[in-house]
Amino acid sequence: MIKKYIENSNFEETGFYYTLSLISGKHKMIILYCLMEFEVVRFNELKRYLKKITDKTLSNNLKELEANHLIIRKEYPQIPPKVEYRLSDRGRSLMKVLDQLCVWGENNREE
Amino acid sequence: MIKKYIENSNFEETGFYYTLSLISGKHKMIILYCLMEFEVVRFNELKRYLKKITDKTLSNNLKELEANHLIIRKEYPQIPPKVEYRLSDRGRSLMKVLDQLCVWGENNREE
DNA sequence: CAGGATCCACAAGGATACTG
DNA sequence: CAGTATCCTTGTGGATCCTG
Repeated sequence: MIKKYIENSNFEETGFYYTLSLISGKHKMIILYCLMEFEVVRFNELKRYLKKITDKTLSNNLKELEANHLIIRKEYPQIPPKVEYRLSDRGRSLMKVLDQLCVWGENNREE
Repeated sequence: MIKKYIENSNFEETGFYYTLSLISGKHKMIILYCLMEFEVVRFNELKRYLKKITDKTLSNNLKELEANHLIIRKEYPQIPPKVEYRLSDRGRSLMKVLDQLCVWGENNREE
């Protein structure tokens, strides 16, 4: 079933490519893992976990994750602002699969 | 078990990060899928499947995959040269996991 | 606090030419 | 055929400053 995509040079249309596109970039996976572990997390909290990320990059990543419906953004209209992020059901189901990659990596690390 | 990595900002040491590092880049997955589907493939054959890849990029990707022991390179010392690539056992075991991502993508594609 | 705006550095990959 | 060598383009993310 993959073969026909390869022969047509349409790899970008495979489910695999699609899945990876959702988590492309350097930080998205860490964000997702943070949300998985800590459930509900605020912007600056995430920033601390990610350590070296800039506001702009974090902001962009969160927007893309939200656009792909992997996370849910909840804004409280107050001063100072407060925004919470959490996994959506869709995000959680993706994490289950990604966790398999984690397990494989643990078991197959070299040297 | 992931939590401690996050708290120490050592996400790069997780199995997940390791797994993804093996298939980083734009073409490695397509290469792996080609090898999975067609078993034994030669350099220029791969080039045709990948369509728009350059010699240099393909060459680099193959070298990295080989260095990570995901594929096996077999060279025939003859003129003209002939080199065959195929998946290693390790590569095949990784593909099983990656296929799960493919399935998830198929089932969770949006619109 | 949670970003937006702007400018910039760097590495991955493309283009092209060449070779054992 | 299966690459290597060299130069060049581009996108991702970093740095810095600003704001409701």
